[in-house]
Amino acid sequence: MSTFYVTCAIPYVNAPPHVGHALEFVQGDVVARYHALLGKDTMLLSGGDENALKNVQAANKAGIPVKQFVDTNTEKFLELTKALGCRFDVWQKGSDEKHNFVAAQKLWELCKKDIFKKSYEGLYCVGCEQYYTKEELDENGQCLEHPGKKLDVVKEENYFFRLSKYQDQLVQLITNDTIKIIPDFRKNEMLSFLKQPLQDISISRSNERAKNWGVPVPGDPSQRIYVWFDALNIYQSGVGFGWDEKMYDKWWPADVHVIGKGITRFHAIYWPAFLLCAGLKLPKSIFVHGYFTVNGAKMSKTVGNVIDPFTLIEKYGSDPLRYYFLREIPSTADGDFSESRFKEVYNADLANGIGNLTARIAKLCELNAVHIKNTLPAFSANSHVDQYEFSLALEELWKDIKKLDVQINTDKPWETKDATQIKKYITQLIHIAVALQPFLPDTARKILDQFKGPAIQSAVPLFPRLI
RNA sequence: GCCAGCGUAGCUCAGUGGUAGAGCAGUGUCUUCAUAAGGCAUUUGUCGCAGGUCCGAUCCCUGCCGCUGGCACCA
Repeated sequence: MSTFYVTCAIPYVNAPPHVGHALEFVQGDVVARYHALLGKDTMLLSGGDENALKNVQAANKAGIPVKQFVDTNTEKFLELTKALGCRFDVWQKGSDEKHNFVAAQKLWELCKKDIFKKSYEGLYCVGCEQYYTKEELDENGQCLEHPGKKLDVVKEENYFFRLSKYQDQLVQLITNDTIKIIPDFRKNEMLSFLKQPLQDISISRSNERAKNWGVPVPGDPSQRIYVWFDALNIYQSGVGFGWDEKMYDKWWPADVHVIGKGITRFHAIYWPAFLLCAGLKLPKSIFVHGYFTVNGAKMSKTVGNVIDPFTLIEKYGSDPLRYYFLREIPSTADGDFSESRFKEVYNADLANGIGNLTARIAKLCELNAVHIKNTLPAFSANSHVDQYEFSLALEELWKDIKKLDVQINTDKPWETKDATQIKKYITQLIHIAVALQPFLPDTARKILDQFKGPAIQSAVPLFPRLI
């Protein structure tokens, strides 16, 4: 049996999830469900990026032990995936010593030939407990959070990774789609980035700076592995790397990494370089989605327009939100979220579209005592989904819904009372429901249940109309 | 600043060298199986601005304006 392994980026757990995380989880889930329905053994993974220094800072600020802080916050993300109806098979935590620490250290050992020590000098703000570059400071060369406070010049020895060595190889691999980056403009961005000489990157922090949090560097207890090196590796640590080789061989390499546009470089350049160095297989593709704006404005904590997905799910249900993400948000570009638009789409496509169609057919069956023998059609491949064009895939399905509505109006089955005719509608509706499964799993299941036969009853509306 | 892309009906977007389309919203109408749902019909556009090439440009070129993304240690 062939396998398909999808990952979503592991969210940074120092803040609660917002709609952007929800979008990514849904996209990943659709891809995974789609391949599962095609008969593949499928794995969907995400987890918690827990080893970053900012988590330590946030936990200290809240007066909570770090471990407890990351556990609580990571749990919120996991809850969100469930509320969205996403089926994650593995949720790999960065702080998991048994799996992730072991895996991170194994990757480190495998990369050793290109890891070297180098001293790093930077401007350190004691208030923020963080390094800054000159560009990040105000005109007086001071940190924006702590004006008036002088920054310290701190010198520290860190381990570096010889990224520069892999430049030519990376250009090759990205150009010829060995690592396929979707969409093309993101691929081009990476290639243009690779036109400049690559610099080696720091992959460790002193214990002092890392506040003793994170994965210890093998053989050097004074340093911790820098988050990126172990965070990317969660895609491997979650499927057995370093602790279950049989499982690892089954799943790795990932078929697709689903990520946001802000972290393309880490996935398309750093990550493959680590893997090349370690002699491991490379991910086959990287799908990059955009970000949300809210009513046309950038989503930000300071503006206070961050949308809480839990509230929306509670109010409208998970499938409507999934539908909005998949149909209304362009899969690779930024999209806008507004509740008024959400309601419009809900009424037009869900209540009046698939919901009403289901209700009218069910009622026709009930009134005419139509009985059926149920045979489910096979799930078939969809080139739009293969190309991550979720909106187009749904557009096609909604054309079928419209067609069926037109057919019913033309036939006037309420006059003919022709059971054969009505059975044809059922067949077509079931086709639509089957194709709908990866996108709106709950709705598809409800329709398939309702039309399981032999007798068919009308039921409560799938999507009550919103006022 | 440099590089890439975008700017088309109220909204979201598609599109082509011969003066434009879809969906939603709006309006009218038919119908009643259905969630005041469905069907049909239909209004609206200086296709960002200014030049240029061409018999002719929304689609090609130049400039300008506006927006978005990338330009390394930011999950």
